[in-house]
Amino acid sequence: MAFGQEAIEQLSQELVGGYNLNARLLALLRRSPLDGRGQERAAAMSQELSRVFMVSLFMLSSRESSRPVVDRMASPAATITEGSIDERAPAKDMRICGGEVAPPRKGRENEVTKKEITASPHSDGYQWRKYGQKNIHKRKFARSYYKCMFSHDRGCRAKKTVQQHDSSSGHRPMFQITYMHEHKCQQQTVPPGEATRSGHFDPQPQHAELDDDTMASCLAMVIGGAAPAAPSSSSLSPPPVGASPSDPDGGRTPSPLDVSTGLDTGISCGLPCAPVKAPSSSSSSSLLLVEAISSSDRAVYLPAGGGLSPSTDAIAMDDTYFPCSPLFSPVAARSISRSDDEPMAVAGFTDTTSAWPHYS
DNA sequence: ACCTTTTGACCTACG
DNA sequence: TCGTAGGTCAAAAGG
Repeated sequence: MAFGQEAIEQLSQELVGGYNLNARLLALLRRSPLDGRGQERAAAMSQELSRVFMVSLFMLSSRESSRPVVDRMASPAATITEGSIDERAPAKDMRICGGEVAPPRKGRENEVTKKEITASPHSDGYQWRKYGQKNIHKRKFARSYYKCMFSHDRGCRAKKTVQQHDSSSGHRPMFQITYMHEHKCQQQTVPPGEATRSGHFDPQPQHAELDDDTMASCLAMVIGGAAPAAPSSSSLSPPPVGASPSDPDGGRTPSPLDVSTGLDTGISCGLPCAPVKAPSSSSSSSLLLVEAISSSDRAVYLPAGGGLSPSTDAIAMDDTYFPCSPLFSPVAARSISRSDDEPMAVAGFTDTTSAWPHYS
């Protein structure tokens, strides 16, 4: 694995952000009982945690070319964030979540400094002025051209282009941002999410960038090349056998990637998934890796909020949360034996026999 | 009146 | 050299 310094920094920022967010989530959850607004906040934080892990996995897997998981992926991570872009990269690497970016015609003498995929293209902390828009060959959405607000005043050559991803229609739109030239204007960055002078306003929190379907799709590819995300839960029927009528979520309809917010040892996974129990991570410092053994598709179950090292015990990670999604629907599970002698925690599934909803 | 965005025309790199 | 397509300019439009 050959991480560049910038990639390491970005990965660190993601993980630190997830760490802090998890601490806030735990604090929120301990402030029981949660009202409706509290539940919404907790759900949002939980989703954001999933995103943090997904992005981190992307970044890792993009560098772990030897890993089979990457072979099954369509190299999405190459465009999540690239600190140093190699323009010689073949076009087939320019994909994300099944979307395809046309091979770039070599541009003018612009020095590409960074590329990234984001749902909030205007929350990078700089102030930009739009100076053009262009329909690009074989692209559904026009490309927008921005230059630094201080390009005239301070001779800053920084530019960026924003291209909405063709595959993002129907989901929350995703944008490919290409930055050219470094800022030389010393402009003071504005907090992400704030309106800028140019009127840019990011309506979403900076990191709440991926909707559930997108995350499920991407996570599926990260984890095992699974099929694209299932349809939204609203179209599902019937509810799983294991669903508790006393669901603390008050019967809200969970998203396919809904995760548990249970605080006791039993993690009650929201609909449409059957409840999943996992041991408290406080009893074990190891990662919780479980795979289905009687499913036709072997899938690794990844803790959505767990897997932290013992050094993170300060935030009292009581439970390990599983992404609850059809992609992860367990039939039965066993622990994965590992070559090292670190003990594995084993998740026990409270309901391994009931039928899971069929997703086509 | 001022500022930003839009949009069509023009410029230019590339095959 | 020419056609194509991406990038930029600048007038017009809009807030």
